[in-house]
Amino acid sequence: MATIKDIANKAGVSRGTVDRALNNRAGVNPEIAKKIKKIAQELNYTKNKAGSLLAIKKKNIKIGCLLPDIGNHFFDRVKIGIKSATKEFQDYGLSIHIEHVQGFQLDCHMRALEKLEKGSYDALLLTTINTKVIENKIKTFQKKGIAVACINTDVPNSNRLFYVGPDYYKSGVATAGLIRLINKPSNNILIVTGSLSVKGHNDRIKGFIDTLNKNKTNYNIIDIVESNDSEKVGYSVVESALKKYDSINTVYFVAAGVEGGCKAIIDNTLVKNRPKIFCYDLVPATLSLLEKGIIESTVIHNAYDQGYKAIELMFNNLVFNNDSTKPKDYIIKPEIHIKEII
Amino acid sequence: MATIKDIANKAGVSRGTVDRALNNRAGVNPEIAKKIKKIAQELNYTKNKAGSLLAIKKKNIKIGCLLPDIGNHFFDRVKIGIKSATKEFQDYGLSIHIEHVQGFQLDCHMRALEKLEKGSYDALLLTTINTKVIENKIKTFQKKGIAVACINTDVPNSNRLFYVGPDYYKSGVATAGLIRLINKPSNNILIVTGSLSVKGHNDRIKGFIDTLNKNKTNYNIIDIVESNDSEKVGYSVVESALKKYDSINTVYFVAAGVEGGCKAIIDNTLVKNRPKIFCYDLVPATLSLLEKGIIESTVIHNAYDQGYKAIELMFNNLVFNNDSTKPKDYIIKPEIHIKEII
DNA sequence: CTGAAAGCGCTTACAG
DNA sequence: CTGAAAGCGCTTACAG
Repeated sequence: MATIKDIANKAGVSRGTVDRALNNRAGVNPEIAKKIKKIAQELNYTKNKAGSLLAIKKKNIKIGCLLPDIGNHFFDRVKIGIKSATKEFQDYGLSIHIEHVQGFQLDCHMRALEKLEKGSYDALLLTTINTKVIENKIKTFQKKGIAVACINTDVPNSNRLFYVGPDYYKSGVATAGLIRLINKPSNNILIVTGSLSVKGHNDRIKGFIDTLNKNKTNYNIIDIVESNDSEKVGYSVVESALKKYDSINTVYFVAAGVEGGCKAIIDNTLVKNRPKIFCYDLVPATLSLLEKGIIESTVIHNAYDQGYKAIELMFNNLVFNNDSTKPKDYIIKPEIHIKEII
Repeated sequence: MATIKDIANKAGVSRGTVDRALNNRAGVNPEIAKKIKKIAQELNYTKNKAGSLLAIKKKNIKIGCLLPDIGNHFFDRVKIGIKSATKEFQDYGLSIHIEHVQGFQLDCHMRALEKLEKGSYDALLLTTINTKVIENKIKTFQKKGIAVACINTDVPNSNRLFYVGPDYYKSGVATAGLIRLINKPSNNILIVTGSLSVKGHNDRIKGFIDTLNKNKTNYNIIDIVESNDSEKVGYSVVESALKKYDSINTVYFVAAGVEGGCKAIIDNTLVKNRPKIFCYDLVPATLSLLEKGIIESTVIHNAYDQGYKAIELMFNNLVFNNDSTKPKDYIIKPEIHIKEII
């Protein structure tokens, strides 16, 4: 394994200059930089991680996060993943800070981002809104040299470094697969989405319906209603739907509002006529409904991994990535959970 | 964060002595060692990973593996996991070697172990037989200071350092959960195990039946037959069973021989009467059967992770573990796969 | 634009 | 049994 020293010797320059050239730092004679890079390639040089890690310690890398975790238990495990990655990397000088917000209101997210802007972070990890205003904010950060990545919800046109989270289309595919597997003679489906204007929710529905069609599953979409990710609204829209259509035998929760929606089902149907219920994720409330057999199955996108991987990828990017290639997105695979496998 | 230097200063000794004391290396005055350990505790000292990693490089840690991978595609992904962890850690001086064997014959495993014994490895990772002879061999290794861990198949009484692999009982539970989920009015089940004398296979069957009972699933075990993990035997035992009992509507493959067994089902049943088929793992042959809808669902224990995690845990143990606490076993969670989620 | 030097924290061969 | 010193490979503040 070639080291910086080998390259310095061969090029007849100091190790400092090699470091500057290979990491594209400012102030190296372009001719010499070129020569150094050529030699590095010839020697098949790759930066040694152990060396980088020890040297980087002095920099005390700081990563800032924005999470809409207030009142949303989904983020509990995301935070555990973030914390545990931070612990893993603290010996290398990493520390983190989380800005907590509630929901997906633009002004509130902007305020949090401005707070983060003042914090002199090396990088930011955001779960935020896919809007023009936010897009531009992210672009501003990156121009300043602050790397930005998205967790759980992407802002694809922001030129963020990478995304860690579900492929929403595929999670819809997974639920349709479950319905095929269970193989009821007919599926009269009530879809309870969060909002018809959230792309992730619509992607799920599209993946779901495309797959039902592809599989030639026998189904009818009885209605699509919106919960606004609220338990209360979830209750009332499900209750109305059940009263309006008595053919419903399957309820597909695309987003939040599951606990409320399930309560409406319990209150308005007999046990023997209860529709099969499918949803996503696993928070304490849905876990208990799964264990009781109310919810048939839930499709999960490991929340711990979303937090852990985001920190890991960003840290590695900060420490090891000398050229400016973007890390690949890390798509969390959908996992089918049933009460026997939590 | 306290460093070795801080402790050395406080104790009035050199850093070398601190290192020797904290890592329980030979030749330190016990009184002084005690004092050093006390100070370390007071300062809340933990070994810095970056420092260890760079220093350890010179040692060129070597890990040896024994895998019964010849002719067994399950291990393809285990090996990819091993390779990728090795690549991850090569900057820290790690290299590995794999001894390949076919099947689970004692003499052949013993020969491989003796070969590994001569190789001067710092640690061994084994997928081997749970037998007294092997147990003793593992004990011998550990007495010599070679750490041993088990992958995929445990040798629990060998005092091995840790185990990475499935909990076989739980994988039986998972399949029974799937059968509950699909909710057929009656399940007349043919169990095709690998061997009635392999503990892992029996554990699966136990988890399966316990869970069918717990769930009050309506079922009959029509017969239990052995495939000897062979496609050919799988074919013939399934064919005989189908000819003997025409009530079979569910076939549960506990181990290998799935491809042969499925062929027998295809050859001996009409499409509309075909039993639901459940199995474990995903090798090219079963993948294709899953995609075609012949196999209903398979329960997987991420093979890549089994390889990756085994290397990672062992490497970390070798580098960071100063006291002699055993790392925890790493149990791979069962994952339900259907054709929509591969 | 470049070099010499110190430093990140741990480990170990060597000398005593 | 212990210390002084060199070393793992990369980074950076400083001097020029």
